[in-house]
Amino acid sequence: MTTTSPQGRTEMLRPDGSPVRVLVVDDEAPLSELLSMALRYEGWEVRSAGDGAGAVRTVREFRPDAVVLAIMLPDMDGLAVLGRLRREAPDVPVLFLTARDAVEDRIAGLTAGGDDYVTKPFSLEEVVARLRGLIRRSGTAAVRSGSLLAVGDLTLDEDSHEVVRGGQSIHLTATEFELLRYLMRNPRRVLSKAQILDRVWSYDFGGQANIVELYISYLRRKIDAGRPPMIHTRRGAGYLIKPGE
Amino acid sequence: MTTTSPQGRTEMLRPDGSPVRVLVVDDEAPLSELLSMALRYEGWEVRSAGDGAGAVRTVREFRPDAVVLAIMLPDMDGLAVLGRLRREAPDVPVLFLTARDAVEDRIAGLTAGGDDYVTKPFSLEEVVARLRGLIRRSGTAAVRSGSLLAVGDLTLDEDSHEVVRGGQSIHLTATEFELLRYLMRNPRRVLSKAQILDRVWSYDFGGQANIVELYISYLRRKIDAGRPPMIHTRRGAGYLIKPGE
DNA sequence: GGTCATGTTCACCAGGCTGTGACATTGCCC
DNA sequence: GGGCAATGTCACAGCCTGGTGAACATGACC
Repeated sequence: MTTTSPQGRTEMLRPDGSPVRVLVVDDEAPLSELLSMALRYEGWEVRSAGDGAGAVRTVREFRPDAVVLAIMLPDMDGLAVLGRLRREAPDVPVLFLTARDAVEDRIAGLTAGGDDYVTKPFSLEEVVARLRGLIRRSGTAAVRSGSLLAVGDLTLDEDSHEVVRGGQSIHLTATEFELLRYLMRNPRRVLSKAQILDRVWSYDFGGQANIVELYISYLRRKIDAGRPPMIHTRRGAGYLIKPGE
Repeated sequence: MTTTSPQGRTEMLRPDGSPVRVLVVDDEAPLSELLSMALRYEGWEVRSAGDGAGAVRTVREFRPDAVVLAIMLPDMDGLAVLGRLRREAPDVPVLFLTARDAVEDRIAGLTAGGDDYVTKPFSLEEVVARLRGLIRRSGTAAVRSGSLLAVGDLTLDEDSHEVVRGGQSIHLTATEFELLRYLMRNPRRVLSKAQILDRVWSYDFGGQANIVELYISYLRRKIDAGRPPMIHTRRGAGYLIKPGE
C-alpha cells in the first residue's frame, strides 16, 4: 500500500497501516545517527544497534521489515551476525554497508536472496532507494508496485533506471538520475541546494555547492529541452519539480 | 501454474495456489542459510535440517515438493538418508549436493530416477535452475510449461539449453548460458555486477569482478551481433536486458 | 599425451562522467 | 538604471569505468 501525503511525498506502509520498520546496525555513532534521521524522515520507524548482540536482540522484539547492516562490527563479523539474524527472521531483507575496497571477496555470497549492498561513502538517497527496493520486493510490507515515479508526462522507473518524457526515452548519467529521483520523490516541494547536496552526493563530499546548479543545468537540457519546463528555480530558496504548463 | 509478479519475476505455485515447498538438508550452517535465502527469494517455502534424522522427520510433516540433500551428513550417509526419504515420500525429487572429487559413479547410481545433482562449490543460479527443472518434471507442482524464457525475439529453453534469436540458433558456453538466463529471468531490471557475481558464479569465487564485464562482452558478440542491442549498460549501476529497439 | 574448448587473469585503451574554475546571465534591491 | 548577489553555462582536465585482445590455466575428450 502506498499513500500520498498532503506534501506529495509517497510513503510506504505495512498492511495494517503502521509505518515500515527498519533496524540500523553500525558501530560508528555519527553515521548511524545520520542514517536513522534520514530514514525517519521517510516516515519509517527506526531502531539502531551498535553491535551484533544488540542487533539480534532488537530483531527479535522489534520485528523490522528490513535491516541495514555494517559488515565490520566490534563483537562479531558480518557473517556471524547475518547467521543469527537469519535464524530470528529468515525473510527479512538486509542492506549491507561496506568499505569500497572490502567489497569483492567478503560480500560474495552474502547477497544470496534479494539482499543488496552499498559501499561507503554512500549518498542517503542511494541508501533510501535501495531500502525501498528491498522492502518492495520482499513483500513484507504490502507494497508491491511503486517502482515507477511519475510527475506530469515524466516518468522514472527505479528498477530499470528508465526515464521517459512524453513517450521519449531519455538517457541520464548516474548522478543525474539520482538528482532527478530525489526531485521526483518530492514533487512541488522546494528543495534547497544544501538539502540536495546532502541527499544526492556522498556524505563526505567536500566540493563546491556550485555542483548542484551544474547538474540542474544538465537535467534541464535533457528533461526540459524545448518543452514546457518542469524544473523551476526559487531564487534564494532552491529548486522544485512540477508538471509542465 | 505460473504467475508473474509486478516486477516481472515468474513464480512457481502448487495446484492449490500455495508456494512450492523445498527442504534443504545440509550440516554446514552458513551454506544452508545461503541456500535457504536464495530459495525463499524465489518465492518458495523453505525448511532446513542439519542431519538425516531431522530430514526424515521434516519430510514426513512438511511434505516438500523437492529436497536438496548434501551427501555427507554427520549421522548417516546420503544413501541411507535417501532410502528413508523414499520410504516417506517415494516421488519427491532430490537434488544432491556433493564435493567435486566425490566418486562420480556412486552419484550416477543415486540419480537414476528423475533426480539430479550439483557439485560444490555451486552457483545459486544453477541450484535454482536445477530445482525448477526437477519440480517442473515431477509434476508435483502443476507447473509443466514455463521452461521457456522469452524477451523480445530472444528465447532461452531451460530444458534443452537452446537459445534462439530471430529464428537463428545460438551456441553458448555454460557460463554464458547461466549469465543470460539470470538476465532473462529479470528482464528490464538493472542487475549490479555484485548481484550477477553472487548468483551466476560459485559462492566461493574470489576473482576479479571484471569477469562479469568479460562475459557480458561475450554475450553481446553472440546475442546482439549486428542486431538492435538487447543487453544494455547502466554505468555505475549494472546491466539489464530488454527487447531490442 | 596431445588437443581443444572453456574459463580466468592481465594489461591496455577508449570514452564517459564528474567536478573545477571562469565567465555569462538573470533577477532583485535600492 | 546601476550594482550586486545568485544562478546558469562553458570548456577542460583527471579520473574512473567499462570493453576487449591476448596470454595463461584448467579440464575434458580422444
